[in-house]
Amino acid sequence: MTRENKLPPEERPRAIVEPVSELTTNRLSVYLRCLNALETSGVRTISSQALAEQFHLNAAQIRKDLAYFGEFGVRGIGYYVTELRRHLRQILGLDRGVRVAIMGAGNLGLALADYGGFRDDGFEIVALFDTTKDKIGRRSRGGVVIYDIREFRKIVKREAVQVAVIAVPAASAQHVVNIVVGAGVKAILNFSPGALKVPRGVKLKSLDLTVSLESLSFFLAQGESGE
Amino acid sequence: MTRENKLPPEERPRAIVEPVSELTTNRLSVYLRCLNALETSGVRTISSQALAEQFHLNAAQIRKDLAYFGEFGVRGIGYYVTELRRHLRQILGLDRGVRVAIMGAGNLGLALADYGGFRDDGFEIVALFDTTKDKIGRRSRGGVVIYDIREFRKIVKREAVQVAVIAVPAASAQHVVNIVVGAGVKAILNFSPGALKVPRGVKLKSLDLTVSLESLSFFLAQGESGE
DNA sequence: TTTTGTGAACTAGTTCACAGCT
DNA sequence: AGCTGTGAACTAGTTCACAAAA
Repeated sequence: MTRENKLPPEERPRAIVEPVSELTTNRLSVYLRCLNALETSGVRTISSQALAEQFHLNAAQIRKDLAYFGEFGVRGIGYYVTELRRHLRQILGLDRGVRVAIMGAGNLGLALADYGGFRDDGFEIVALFDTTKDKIGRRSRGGVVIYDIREFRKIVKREAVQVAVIAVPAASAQHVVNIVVGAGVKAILNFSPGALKVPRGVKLKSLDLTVSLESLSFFLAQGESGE
Repeated sequence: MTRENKLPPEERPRAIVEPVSELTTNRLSVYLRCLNALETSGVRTISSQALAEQFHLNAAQIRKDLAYFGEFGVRGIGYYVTELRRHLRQILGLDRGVRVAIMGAGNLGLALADYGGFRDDGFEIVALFDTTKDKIGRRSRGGVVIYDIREFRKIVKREAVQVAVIAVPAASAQHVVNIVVGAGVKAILNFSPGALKVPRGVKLKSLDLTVSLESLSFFLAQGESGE
């Protein structure tokens, strides 16, 4: 019973309308990280219960998340760490590496380019892009070349870029996104504040620092009067 | 039973158990940013409908979000931009400035320290902390002083730090969080990957770059076969 | 036994739709 | 007329609880 579509017997929507929520895929990443650690420390099997205790999650939720993609567990045993890890990497598309370009060679862009945390998981930062004459042709400390953004289309093809990271000032973010989309990139991670428009079929994910900080500020402001 | 018990029947915690979800507070930030822009361009009033069209949100949701905190609107008119903006800044605790310390003067920490986007909204980066001898005593390009993390407790008091940002390697993140919490800081923004433990009463918000990238990678991997 | 996979029940979050104010 | 504030209806997401498998 790998992937039976239940419910409307013949009124099935065209194609598979992706039933997996973003919350689920985010958790898959978290599980994968945990499995990496478990494998390193030589653990062979893990139950959903044990996995759930690592973070504050519910065991049934982990089982449901995994069940979207297959029956990976063994009743009475749990999940084989190595096997589940391999499956998750495949589901997340990490088995073949993911090639990433960073738009904007400012503080943030350069910091992200040299941040090593991704590499192990299968991401490779293949290029930086900027408009500033002085920066173009130089490299980040970690060795990532900074290209003229006018060459974006060309480099995307040559380097098979699949993901673009937006690390430019808010004022030029939409313009840069348009260039990125125009070159056929289908996945964008955005660090600039504010709403950006992308056409259907392009996935935009935003990490908004200001929103996060303000959420913390709200917590502090409420706590003050509340307690 | 990982989390909290089902609560004693009528021994429910005193006061109003905050009914405002994090999704709501995140949206308040978004509304605020929009109001800032509207005020700058001289717009006097805005309806929930018009606000909703800016991002892809529902007008009723905006009204509900705001209604948690008061009746700010005027029927037949909408919301007065300046007034609503002032209210939101107050609700989010931005009217008095928010003082922020950054843990870790690596690429990311330095980039965040010099990122200007916050300042306008009422955040001030007052200190960087690190353990590396060479870095201590120096400043970021923007002028934020790098202190020895052993001085954290002292500086927190002196500078009235309310929020700490974790920008250290994953391996030392929990240790640094413990120091931060030990010094009485109640709000933490975490950029390091992996789960961190904080005591109850401390708010931890994590922005996990790897999780976000993997979510995009998943989208790409699915799209390939799906369409 | 133990632990998965999963329908059913529950909870949280969103949208609808309309009474009521200006 | 126009638009808010809000109960009711709906949708999405989580947790429970148990039959079935090893």
